Amino acid sequence: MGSEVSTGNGRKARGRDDRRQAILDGAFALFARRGYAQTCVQEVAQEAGVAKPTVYNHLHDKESLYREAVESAADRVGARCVAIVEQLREVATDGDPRAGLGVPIRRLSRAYHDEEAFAVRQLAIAEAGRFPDLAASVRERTTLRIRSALADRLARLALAGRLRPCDPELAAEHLLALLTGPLEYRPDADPATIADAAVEVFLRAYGSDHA
Amino acid sequence: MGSEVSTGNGRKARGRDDRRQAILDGAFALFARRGYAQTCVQEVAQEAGVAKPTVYNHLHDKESLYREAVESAADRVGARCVAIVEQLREVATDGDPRAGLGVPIRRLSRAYHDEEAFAVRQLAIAEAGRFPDLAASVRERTTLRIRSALADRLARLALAGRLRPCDPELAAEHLLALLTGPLEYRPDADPATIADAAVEVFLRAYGSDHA
DNA sequence: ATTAGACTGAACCCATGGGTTCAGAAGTGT
DNA sequence: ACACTTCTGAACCCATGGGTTCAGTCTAAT
Repeated sequence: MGSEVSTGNGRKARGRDDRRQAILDGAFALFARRGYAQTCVQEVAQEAGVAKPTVYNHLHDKESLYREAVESAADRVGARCVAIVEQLREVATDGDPRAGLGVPIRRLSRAYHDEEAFAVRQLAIAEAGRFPDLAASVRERTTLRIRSALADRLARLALAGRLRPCDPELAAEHLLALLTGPLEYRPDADPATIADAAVEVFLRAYGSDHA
Repeated sequence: MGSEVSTGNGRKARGRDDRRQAILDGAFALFARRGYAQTCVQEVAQEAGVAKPTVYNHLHDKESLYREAVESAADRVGARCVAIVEQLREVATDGDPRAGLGVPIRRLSRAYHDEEAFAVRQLAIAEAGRFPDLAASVRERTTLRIRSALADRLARLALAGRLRPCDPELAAEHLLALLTGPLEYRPDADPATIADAAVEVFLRAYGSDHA
């Protein structure tokens, strides 16, 4: 991660952006573990291996530290999930749609419910009262982005006759709901079995009749 | 709400439990609006029309104030939703299951997504890191309780031949997911159309074939 | 009338933590 | 050698707010 550019500080010779990202990552980890109010900037600095004034040198105050940390993590989660959804392209256009959907959806379920994704949603909701735009921004970068990519794939499946004609956005919403709902803050459940049941139900509702 | 028992204080002659409940209700309203850390006990006292030491007279500290306020509201939400689900008894055993499910599920959707229900979930998730048992308790009092009642009704429908044979718990989970997912922090959407689409998809997946 | 219990209001103590300041150190470019 | 930049670490200021104390008040019960 550290581009080997020397920067003039007495430490690890990371680029400024790397240093900034290290601060954001440490902040996200701490916020996720302790919450906004219970995390002090001092700890963030320590976690990132940096002095407190350095944090304020990169981020204006605690609030923007929170915003940028959460948004940065949301981008990671969104990108990961979208990449998985887009793999649905090659695999699902031939053979049984159940088998075609099953594997990527399982992977999506895991990615959508891993530690980081859960923390992102939690942090966005937790401070939705004070930072409503942050909640909207996170939703944009994760849920909506993923849903949009999924709708795109589903529309293609519908065109190929694998799904009955439907509103792809709504169908994507329903499939994501079937994946998300049962896991609502229960990391002990197995994402794979959840995913399989979701695909089963989804295809019974949305699959074309010649199955 | 005020049982007319005089209590010895200079005020409204409410029973002790009423006073306690007033504190919890005011606390819940403020916590929902501002969040845990941003709400000070002084404000809670003011909102409840009470002095600060009185709050500490009824609740041991801010933490238990939060816990009891949220749990109390969760009980209200759970009871309201369960009552609606149980009305599904009389209406859905005759006629088209689509029509039979539609009305109560719409009402459930509204109840499940009203202001208080949303606030309860938000507050539980927001402090899940610090009060994990509170999150579990809220889940118990709302989601699990409602799901259980719904599974009971669905099992009955399956026995009556209105649904194909299925695991009622899983079916209830899926129906609730279809109701909840699309609304994930979007109060602007209409619960009724969400509910209709959910029932539509649910019945296509779970309805018996002679529809 | 007196006692007992709950409430008030205001002051108070004190820990926490956001944000700043500053002197000095370390490295870079010229 | 020089200035420039960035970071450090520690001290510092100060607002917030949890929790307590206490003297005084009101009402009900005896």
